[in-house]
Amino acid sequence: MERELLLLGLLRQGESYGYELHQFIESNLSFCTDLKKPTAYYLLDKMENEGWITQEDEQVGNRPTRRVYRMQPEGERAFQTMLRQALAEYTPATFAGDVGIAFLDAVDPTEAPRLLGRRRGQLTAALQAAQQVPPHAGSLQLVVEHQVRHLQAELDWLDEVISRVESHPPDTDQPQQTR
Amino acid sequence: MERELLLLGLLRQGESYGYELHQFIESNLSFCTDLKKPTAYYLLDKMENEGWITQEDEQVGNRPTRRVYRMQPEGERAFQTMLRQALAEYTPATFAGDVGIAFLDAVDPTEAPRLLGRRRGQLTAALQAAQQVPPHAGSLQLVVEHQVRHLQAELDWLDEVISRVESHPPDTDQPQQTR
DNA sequence: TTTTCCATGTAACTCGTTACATGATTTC
DNA sequence: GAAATCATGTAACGAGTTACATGGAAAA
Repeated sequence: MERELLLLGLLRQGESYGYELHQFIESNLSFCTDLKKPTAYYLLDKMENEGWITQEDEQVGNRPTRRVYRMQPEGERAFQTMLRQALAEYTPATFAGDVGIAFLDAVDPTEAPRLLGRRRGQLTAALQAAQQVPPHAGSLQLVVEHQVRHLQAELDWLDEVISRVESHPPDTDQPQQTR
Repeated sequence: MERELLLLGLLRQGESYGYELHQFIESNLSFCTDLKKPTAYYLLDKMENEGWITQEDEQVGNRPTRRVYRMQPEGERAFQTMLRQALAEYTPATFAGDVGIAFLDAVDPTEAPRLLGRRRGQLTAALQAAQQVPPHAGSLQLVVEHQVRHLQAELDWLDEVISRVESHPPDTDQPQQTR
């Protein structure tokens, strides 16, 4: 549902076509959704069938034909409904990476910092990337700021974990019966 | 892959069966993975076929038969490999809820705080729940702390968004052409 | 001249979920 | 007596991804 909301929200501020929409999402909104090209095309087609948007083929120069979509009143209504639902609902983020952390004490305490160091590198790269995103108009900027904040918090926490592992070597790794 | 890692990590600290594993995950680790029962059974069966774990049926009293799984050397090796990979890799969290935020200026500034207020309620509930999780052994505790930290950061940010919307009414909502 | 970009699409597939089925047993 | 718990599983489905195909134009 977020994906449809996203496409509608973008189409709302101006007609566009699959390729362009996908490009924009990939380069500007990669953190909140990653929507592959086939998915974009599929959803646009579906929303056209539902009467939310209309399509019209457009040829510019001798570039490939673009299938340009335009918002319809039905689509605006759907957008407003979905938007309200999305805003009022808290969707918890899931941290797949935490599964590894949960078993951190299963690796040698001399090896753990090296592994986490690599993770840290990727995290700082993500943070820098987010910090260098050019300012966006209106509430899109909020999303960028959210991301920066989040990544900073992640980095703080990871550093704490690393220093804890380095200083206070976790207890031995004798898997013990729990039942 | 995280799911297999998780199951192996749990089995590593003591034999168990599908139902129990699922229970434990659902009540203790719901934030980092949500693994449904059929998925758990499926993965356990699969890992048994791969020789990572062995199964044995066990009857306690006249309760339904339990299919108890035990770690094998092959499984321990797989666990160690996957664990290192998981620790060294940063998997960015995706914020589905941000899609709504991105189009926040499309709703009436008098309505927005009410919608976000509902979201805030769910967020504080999640935070309280996380804060009340009883302390876990070893590095599992790190995951709980991570979650608490994250939720606090989320709450801070959301409050900022709300107060910003309340004070500084966002610009009018005239969808404008971008092309 | 080879690669990348533009632009759309299809078909197969994977992973995971939902919904359902079973059946005894304990709790309300 | 009804409902929830324990315990396992199957079958169908769905959303989204991967991999592939096309074909001209621009850039390297």
